[in-house]
Amino acid sequence: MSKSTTSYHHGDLHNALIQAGLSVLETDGEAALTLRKVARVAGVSHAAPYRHFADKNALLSVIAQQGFSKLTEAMQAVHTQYADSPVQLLPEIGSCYIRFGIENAAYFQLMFGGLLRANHEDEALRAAGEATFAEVVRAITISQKIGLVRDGDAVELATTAWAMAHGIAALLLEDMLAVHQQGDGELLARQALQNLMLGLRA
Amino acid sequence: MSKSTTSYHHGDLHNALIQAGLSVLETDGEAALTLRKVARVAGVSHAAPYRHFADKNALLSVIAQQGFSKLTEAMQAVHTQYADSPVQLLPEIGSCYIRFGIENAAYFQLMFGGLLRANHEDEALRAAGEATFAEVVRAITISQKIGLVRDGDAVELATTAWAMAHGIAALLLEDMLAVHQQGDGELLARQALQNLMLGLRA
DNA sequence: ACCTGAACACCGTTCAAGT
DNA sequence: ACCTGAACACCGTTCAAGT
Repeated sequence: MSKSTTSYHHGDLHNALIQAGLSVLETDGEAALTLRKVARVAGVSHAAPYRHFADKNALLSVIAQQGFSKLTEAMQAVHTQYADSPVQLLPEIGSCYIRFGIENAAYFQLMFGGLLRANHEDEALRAAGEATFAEVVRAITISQKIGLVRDGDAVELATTAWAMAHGIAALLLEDMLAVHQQGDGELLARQALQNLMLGLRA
Repeated sequence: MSKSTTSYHHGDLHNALIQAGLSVLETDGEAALTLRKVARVAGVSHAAPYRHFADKNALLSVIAQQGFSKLTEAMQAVHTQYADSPVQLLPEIGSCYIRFGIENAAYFQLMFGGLLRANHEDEALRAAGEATFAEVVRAITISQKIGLVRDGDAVELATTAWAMAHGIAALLLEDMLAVHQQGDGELLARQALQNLMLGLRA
């Protein structure tokens, strides 16, 4: 992906800026993720990032791509873990998605907060999102094979599953759901995923 | 809600600022919705809004509240329209939600883009969101009465329904779904709502 | 080839001063 | 009581100039 050759002054400012951006995102959230602050954290002038990224959006896009990669990896781990108990695979994939959103709220916000809409032509970002979706499709296909999910277009059924998990994660993050006690969020998520399974069953 | 008495210089700057904000939002989108621009459009100095709103967030919150009101009204119209054919009520409520998101993308982004998370103590905004959710709960309750949706906690079932519709709208807006042809988005939405109905059936 | 400093056109917010 | 203008501390982006 990125040139990892040691460059002139800094060593590898390209990657240093990505790391600095991640650090700012995790520490202070998306609103504080400013290009000038990233440059400050990386120890360079505010104009230096422009040698490595076309603009602020280009840096945000790379960070969002890493978010999708992290999510894809987490789903792949679920696939591995539930290889022998495929009945639980699909709800666990959904649960993994929701957990990722809650535990990486800043990432999630960046990934689904208008970046892709604002960067239609960003093929790398689009590909990272599609890799994540491919894991959902895979879980659907496996669930179809064991007769847990009805036959039919796997992309259609995966879209339904993704929408359910995404909706729960987004509404939980937005503080829109009736979460009055510790654990209420998990309960609502579990119930929604169960309703999803009922809707997809053979 | 707002003082509609004619004020000293402007007439009613409070409401004029809300209207100007709406206009900017619809014309140029959320990114361009800046307090200084709103003041410019309303024909006052950039400091004038601070006599009427505590800060930028307070104005955004009022605009988002109007968005929730519009959505609530649209859902109430669906309730009226399908009073005699309750079998179609719930999917039409979902369809209404998704249509609102697509046709009022800037509103939707503002309403669900972190405003509530950033304004925990904003009771008016919270109430507006809850009024919208109440329409979903009402549709669930009616669907239970005619035996279309299984018995059980209406809030739980409504949460599932909301999450499905919200997920579809959010992913469509984010350009995340496999929409290659005109009409693909509507098709995916219809299929997801049908899968939802299967998941909630008695 | 890579980085800096000054500059430009913006922000949100505050505050003394005007009417 | 309501609004303005100047001011402060920020932005993203560009560009000549430095090494």
